[in-house]
Amino acid sequence: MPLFAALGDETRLALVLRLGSGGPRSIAQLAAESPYTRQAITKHLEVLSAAGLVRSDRRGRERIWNVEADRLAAARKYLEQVSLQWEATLGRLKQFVEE
Amino acid sequence: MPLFAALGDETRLALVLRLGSGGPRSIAQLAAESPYTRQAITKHLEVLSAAGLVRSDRRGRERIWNVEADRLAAARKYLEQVSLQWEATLGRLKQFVEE
DNA sequence: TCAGCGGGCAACTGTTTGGTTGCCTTTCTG
DNA sequence: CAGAAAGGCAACCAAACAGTTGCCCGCTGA
Repeated sequence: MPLFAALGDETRLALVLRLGSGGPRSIAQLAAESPYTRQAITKHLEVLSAAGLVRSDRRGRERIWNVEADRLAAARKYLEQVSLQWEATLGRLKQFVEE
Repeated sequence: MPLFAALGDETRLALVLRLGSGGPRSIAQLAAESPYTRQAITKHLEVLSAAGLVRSDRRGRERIWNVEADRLAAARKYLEQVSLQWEATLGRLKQFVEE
């Protein structure tokens, strides 16, 4: 799951959060707000983009990045699925123990 | 967020899923079902444990690992929170554009 | 029109990490 | 009690990764 791997990095998670709460921004802007180089930001954005969490639009010489809401919803659904499965298993185990 | 990092690894995710759907198991058992060494499994379990996703119980010479449902629920809640925030921002942006 | 800003490309570095092997301790069992 | 099974500890390796620097290219606007 490249999605979790993408969110697993501290810097990347911060990037996504700030992009989501502050609206679309350019690489330079994001880099200015972060302790890291523009290049580092670019690399992280690429990883996030590969995970489908983020998308870029060209605007003149700028590249504007925004957040992709659907993918996060998918992650949520996935976790929900897994935890449902867990509960089913726990239920079965409990039943088994009680028999 | 070490939790996402923990789930980000393919092997670890598989471990969690199989532990969750197959019930608690020992390291040796998990290793036997996986293409990796017992040591590799141990390391992964430690990472998962540090993320709070998994817990171990000693039983004689064995160490039985089981899944910790609460933590996954927390992750779900977190993603929910984030996506709500995103939707709020998108709403504001939309309103801003339409004005 | 040209200075400067935004960004892409590539090479390099140090650290983390996924995985292995080897050896030792503890516990179970015939 | 001896041997086997389960696991812990530590050293080691290769690959991946986060981040940097340097250079170059294409827009943009005074």
